[in-house]
Amino acid sequence: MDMKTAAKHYTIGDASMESGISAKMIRHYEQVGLLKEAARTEAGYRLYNDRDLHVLRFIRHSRDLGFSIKQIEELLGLWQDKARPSREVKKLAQSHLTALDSKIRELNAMKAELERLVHCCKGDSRPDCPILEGLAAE
Amino acid sequence: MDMKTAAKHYTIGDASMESGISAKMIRHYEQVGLLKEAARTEAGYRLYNDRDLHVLRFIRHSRDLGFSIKQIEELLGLWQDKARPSREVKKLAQSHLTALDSKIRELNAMKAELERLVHCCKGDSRPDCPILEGLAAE
DNA sequence: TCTGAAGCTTCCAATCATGGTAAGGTCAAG
DNA sequence: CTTGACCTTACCATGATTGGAAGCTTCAGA
Repeated sequence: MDMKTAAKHYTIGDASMESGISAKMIRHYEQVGLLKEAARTEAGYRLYNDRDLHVLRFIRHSRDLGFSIKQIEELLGLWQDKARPSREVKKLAQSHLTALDSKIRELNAMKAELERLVHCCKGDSRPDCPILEGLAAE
Repeated sequence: MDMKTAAKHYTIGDASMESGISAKMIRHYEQVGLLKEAARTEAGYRLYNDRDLHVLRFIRHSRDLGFSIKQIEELLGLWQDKARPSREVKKLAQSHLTALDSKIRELNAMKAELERLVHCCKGDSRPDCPILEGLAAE
């Protein structure tokens, strides 16, 4: 039986499974305003529908790409604004790309320097160690 | 006049300037036990000597290479243990290198995917945006 | 009906390095 | 002596995520 049109509902546990975001974090996102307040059963259980799951997956993907909560908030806003110019989205994405890039460069610089030191160190049982000497240098 | 043998002393501000670590962080490091308690003037001002500065610079360099506080603590211990086997230092450095590497890979994966999306997006005034579509995809 | 799993809230905690504020004491130079 | 620069302590905040605990309610299945 095809239930595509049925409005399924999910508890927070289901939503967590489906979205890959922990229940803890879903509640947290709601608290900090990233998510609108969830519907509730009479007993107070949060209820999610397919549309909410879609939003959760959007958040998950954004998070996986390293966007901050604030940026995800903006992205969600743009996503839900059917009239947004794609320029704005691209601008946001590019600025994050720039940030990713400088972080990568920073880490690569650390790596290169550390590799240099490591390659100089014999790593045996004797105490002289170019790594420590490098760290202690003026 | 050669003052090499004079025990110069520095306030925390001087030490900060010399080491490139903020006074704030120097106090913090002392509090969390990375640094031994500084000497004090009668008025309670922290006092540092050249040996202390040497330690501070060591910390600074370690930090610049991305070592965590805990790791720096270990490095300091090894540095001050004149009998350490360089093997131990190298092991520590290599494990950090591995961590740096997986972080870099993670960021590069984010970057690649985001770049892919960005390249697909025209970035004009129209609303259709492959970036948002990508984030919203199942 | 009983029981275990899962839900609810609230609070507190930690990571990591750093920044800021506030309210005070001290020091050096004008 | 006053002023400004510097020091002191203590506390709070960031960013994102996560963990736990306590204490309670609800749901589903046996």
